Formats: sequence, structure tokens, C-alpha cells
Amino acid sequence: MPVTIYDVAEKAGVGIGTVSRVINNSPQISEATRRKVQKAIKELNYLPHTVAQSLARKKTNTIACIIPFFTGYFFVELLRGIQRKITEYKNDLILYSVDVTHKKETFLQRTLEERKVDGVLLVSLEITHEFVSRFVNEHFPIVLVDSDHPDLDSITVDNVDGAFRATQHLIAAGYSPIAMIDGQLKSIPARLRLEGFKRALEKNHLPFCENYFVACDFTNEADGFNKEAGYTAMQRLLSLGESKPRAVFVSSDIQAVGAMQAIREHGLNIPKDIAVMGFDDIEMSQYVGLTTMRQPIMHMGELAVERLMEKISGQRPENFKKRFQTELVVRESCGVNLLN
Amino acid sequence: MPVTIYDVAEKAGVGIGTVSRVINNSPQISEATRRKVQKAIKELNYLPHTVAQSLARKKTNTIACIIPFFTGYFFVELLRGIQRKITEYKNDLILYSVDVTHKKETFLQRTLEERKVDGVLLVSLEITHEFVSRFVNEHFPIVLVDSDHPDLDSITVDNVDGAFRATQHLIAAGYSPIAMIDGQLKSIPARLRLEGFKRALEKNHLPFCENYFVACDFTNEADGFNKEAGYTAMQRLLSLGESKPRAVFVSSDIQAVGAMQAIREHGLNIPKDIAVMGFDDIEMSQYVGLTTMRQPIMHMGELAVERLMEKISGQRPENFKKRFQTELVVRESCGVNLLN
DNA sequence: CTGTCGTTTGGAAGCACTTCCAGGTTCTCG
DNA sequence: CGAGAACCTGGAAGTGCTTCCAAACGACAG
Repeated sequence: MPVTIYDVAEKAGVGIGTVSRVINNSPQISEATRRKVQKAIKELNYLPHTVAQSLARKKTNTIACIIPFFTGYFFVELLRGIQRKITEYKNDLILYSVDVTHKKETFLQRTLEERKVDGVLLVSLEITHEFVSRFVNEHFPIVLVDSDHPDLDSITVDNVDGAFRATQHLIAAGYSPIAMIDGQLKSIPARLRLEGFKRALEKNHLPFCENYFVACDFTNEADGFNKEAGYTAMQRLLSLGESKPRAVFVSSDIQAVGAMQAIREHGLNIPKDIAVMGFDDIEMSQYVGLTTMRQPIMHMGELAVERLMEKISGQRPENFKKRFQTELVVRESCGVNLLN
Repeated sequence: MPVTIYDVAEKAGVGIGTVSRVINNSPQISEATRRKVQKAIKELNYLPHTVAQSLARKKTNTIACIIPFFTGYFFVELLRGIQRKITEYKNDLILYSVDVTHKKETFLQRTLEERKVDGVLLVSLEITHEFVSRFVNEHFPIVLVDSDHPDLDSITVDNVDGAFRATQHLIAAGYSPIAMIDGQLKSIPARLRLEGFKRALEKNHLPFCENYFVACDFTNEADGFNKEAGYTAMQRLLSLGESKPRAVFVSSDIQAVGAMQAIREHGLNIPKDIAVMGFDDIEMSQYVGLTTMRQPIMHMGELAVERLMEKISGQRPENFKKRFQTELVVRESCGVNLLN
């Protein structure tokens, strides 16, 4: 039933090799035969069988994206950038989302062994040394996004610096004491943002106090970067009563939104009673007036695909590292622009 | 370099057919040889080449999801359901997102001709008669989600009824006049929700007035279901001055959030001056106190995959239609629960 | 000991392409 | 006009699997 390259060859009165050459735009074809074959292709409504092509070419034109179960604006936005760029390259995107039951190792293993994809984008997930060496040894293209490893290509945001500047902004505005609400510490960005926070305190000779730090390890969601976690964490800080913090740096906007809700429900005003600083600049942030550090998320996704394609095609074999800087976006939640 | 079925056969001292049977759990294998082969597989760290399997089996274990460029909570949530279920079935998901430059026809054509996927999920997109007959004639499995066609399987939400009840709720609360903000009318749900709105007016002998209806046709985003469009549409209604509506039914929560912002910026109170009713029940809605009609979005995604898998495996050849009902979620934006 | 039947096995043919190699054409230039 | 180069073309061999068919094997009854 489905039309094959043999049907086309017969109809055009040529050999299959010739048809194949026309399909693949080989220059080794006379204009006359090319036209003849193209006519046959059109008439039969022929489209090559991708799976057979993949087998023969040893190339699938498909890439895998392994990503934490994408709740949250960060992943959606990143995926948009990735998707856009992949379509531009006429490739397909297979999505693997990691959750409690489906571990990233399963997917890494599959991409390596099944040879169903030409390369992998690993998003916001740590990679074990075992897999690093397997990818390196087999020269299997992989690009890390929002995650890093010395031996692999990576595209990151300067989390430490971003958190540092965020905290610095709160300190400069005169708030004290300053608390931090973080994601789960098993998450890389969570650890890096904590480091930036600590550095800012240190630089200003302020103590880091355990009471003023809440990692959302209590939630069973992947990384703790969600609204509910932020809400609960803030309640914990508010329960300190009189000694509660004057400002909070929250490690993601989505958590910050939850935290802001907790503050308001406690009858307190933002920023008069407590100032809130976020991280990400998700769409919602402008509507709730959240001061935050903006990440160029979609751009990261696009760049990741470009890099991966270069690796797949064998250009740029050398290691590639790109670190984006965050940008401070001042709104009302830290009160600074109200003071002007 | 990569290990093939021949290597395994040689190592185990059997034929390739035998190895294949072991891989595919054929019962026609003696326990002894099975163990022998499995040992060789383990030792060589062999995993079958999926592409070759797909070619030989004429089955890819991959399904395509064609979806409008997924901004917005609805698509993300739906995709979560789809993704979850597909992984459960040990299949892969290829994502095709439709935008201005990449038309749905391209993707439909590709899925049909390239034979890279076993079936298609078409989300929130209308399908032309030409493609309907092609899918039907070639017995190519397809399931429509949030869209419908008499000859194809579909999973929908009762938009007409949902909009009807939403409007009814506003009327019953005594608001008058009632306006509606809709998505672009080229979108199916937008048209259906308009119909429900009109029916509710009619049933209550209220006139449908052009001044009180704004379709977000002015935005260049795909379907008009976004915050900015809602904001702009609301501004238009507010510009009516004294004769502005007393309540607005907005065809999606995300637009409603934009509309609420416009109302507040205009110095008006919700619901005291203008009541707002949404549609979707996205996560944000509970935080902004939006009364809305809830759709069981993730559940729709899961069901869609189950149905598609049944079609692919040849079970349930008969046409399948599932229409979910919406559920009224009362919050503050319509004022009703404040009156109690 | 032989014939029969069910079980297990090997491997050729197939899936639909790409690519290499050899052979055929045409062109160029002395 | 002929030799050699440049250009085209056909099709066999390849990609790594599944599946079908025939054959081998084993058990068991007669």
C-alpha cells in the first residue's frame, strides 16, 4: 500500500539509487533525470520512510530532551525555545520527563543504547560520573542546560552571582535580618543560590543564621520550586514571631508568590513589614509586583539546540561553556522604588 | 562498535532468530537456551537497535502530539497527563508545536507519510475534511483532544454547557448587563463558549448586545487566550463608561486575570463594581480568587493516550467520544459567596 | 526399532532506505 | 577520429532487526 522508492524508480524509469540521489539533493544528477524523478515523486505522492532512512544513514534527526516534570514556568519557557529551534533545524523532539517513578538514569541509558536519537539535552539535572564517561567515550552528543559538568558542554545561568546580587540589593536597601527560602538542596541551582546568598552576607559581615534559612526539603515534589513549598516555608519563618526576618530572598518566583500569600494571610504588608525578592522573572511576577532576578530562559533553550546540532554535525568538537548573567528587575515587593 | 544481534548469537552459540525470540519473550524457547542467551546479552551489554526494530516490526512505539504553541496552563497540564500516560505505556512522545510559521497541516502530513509515529494526538486544533478522510482511509490512529469531528475519536469538554452555566451563575446572582470576553473566533472552544453564553441570555430573555462582546481577534497570538488580550479587551469594555457591564464572563482564566488587572487599574473593585467569571480553573485562579468553570485537563490527556493506544493495538475499532463536564468553582470574583 | 507429532532452532527473506563501485555516456582536446 | 577525463547511472551490499519456513530434535506409542 505505501509507496516506496522502488515504485518511484519504476514509474520514472530509473534505478533506485538515482531516486535516492534526487531525494537527498545529490549534485551528481542531470537536470533531466532530476525533473523526471521529481515528477514521479509528486504523482505518487511519495515521502521517504523516515525509519528506513534513519537505519541506513545511522542518523535519526531526532533529539531527546530529558527534563524534570515540567510544572513551572521555567521549564515551559525553556521548552518553547528548544522546540522552536528544533523545528527550525527540521528535527523532531522526544520529550522525556523525569518524575518519582521515572528516573533520569533510565532515559540516559535509553538514549545511549537504543540509538533512537542523535543527541540529548539534559535540563536542570545532575549527571553521574558513570554516564559522563559513557557519553564522552561513545562521542554521544549531549548538552547540559541549567546544570554543569567540567567534561561536558553546558549552558547555565550564573546562579551564584544572581543570588549574590539579589541579596546585595536587599542589604543595600537596609533590610535586616534577611532570610532565604530555597528549593531542595539536592537541586543544583538551589545549592548555588544558597552559596550566592551566603557570599553576600559574608561580604557585608553579616552572620548566616540557620533560623533564617529554609530549604524546601519537606515537599515531595521534585525540587521544591513550587508555590505550596514557598507558602509553607514562609509560614515557618513567620512563626519566629518578633524575631522574624525583615526581608526574604526566595530562590524562585513561583515560591515567592506562595510566600507572599503567606505573608498577607498573616496580616502583614509587603514590603512594609517584609520585603520579598524572587528569582526567575516568570510571567506572573509582573502582575504581583515581585522584584526578581531575570533569567534569559527561552534564549538558553535556543542556544542549547544550536550547540547540540553543531556537536551532532561534528563542527565545534571542543567543549562549549556558556554562562548567562541574570538581570535585576525592580518592582514593588522590595519597596525600593517606592522610596524614590 | 555497537553490539548487534549477531554478536549475541555468536557468543551464545545460537542463531539470530533465537536471540530475537528471547528479546521478544517468545514462548517458543527452551528454558536452557533462554538463559544462555540472556547471559550473553548481559555480558555484551546488548540493547536492541530501536530503529531497526521499528523498520522490521512496522511499529515505532512513538506517538506524535500536535499542539498549539503551548503557552498557557491548559496545554502544559494536558501535556503532563499525556506524558505521564505515554511513559507508562513505554512509548515515546514526539512534540510538534504549531505556530505562525509551522502549520498543523505540515505535521499531519508528516505523521501520515513519514511513518515515524504509530498515532497522533491532535490538541485544540481543527482538522480539515481532506485530512479526516486520509486518516480514516489509511486507518491511521488519531484522537482529537479539545476538538471534535464526527468521523474521528474525540475527547472534549462540554464548552457550550460550561459557558451556559457560567453565564447562568452571573444572571442568577442578579448582575446586569453581562458582557463576554472571548478568544479568537477561529478557535473552536471560543465559538462554543460564545454559543453557551448566548443560550443563557436567550433562556433568560436577555438581549445579546454587540457592545458587550469582545473577541480577542486583535491579538496576533495564536488563539487570543492570553493575559494581555484579556487586559486589552477589558479596557475596551471599560471605555463604555457609564454603560459598562456589571459582570463579565471571560472565556479563559488567563484572560480573566488580565481583565481583573484592567478593572483594578481603572480604580474599580471586583466584584463590587464588576464581577468576573472565568473558565478553566488554572492554578493561579485560586490565588486571585477567581470564580470559574473547572476542566479536568490532566485527566483528558491521560484518557486520550489510553484511547489512542487501544486504537493502535487494534482494540476498540468503533468510534469513541467522551465529553467531560465542567464544574463550577465559586470564589470571590463573582461576589456570591460574600453575600452569604 | 520405527513412525509420528510437537517442540525448538537456524537462517533466508523481508523491512525501505543509503552508498559504494563499476560500467556506460558524453565531452574535450590534440 | 580517438583517448582520456568528467559526469551519470544502475544495482548490489549494507543497516539491524522480525518472521516465516523448513529442518532437526526428542519423546512416546506401537
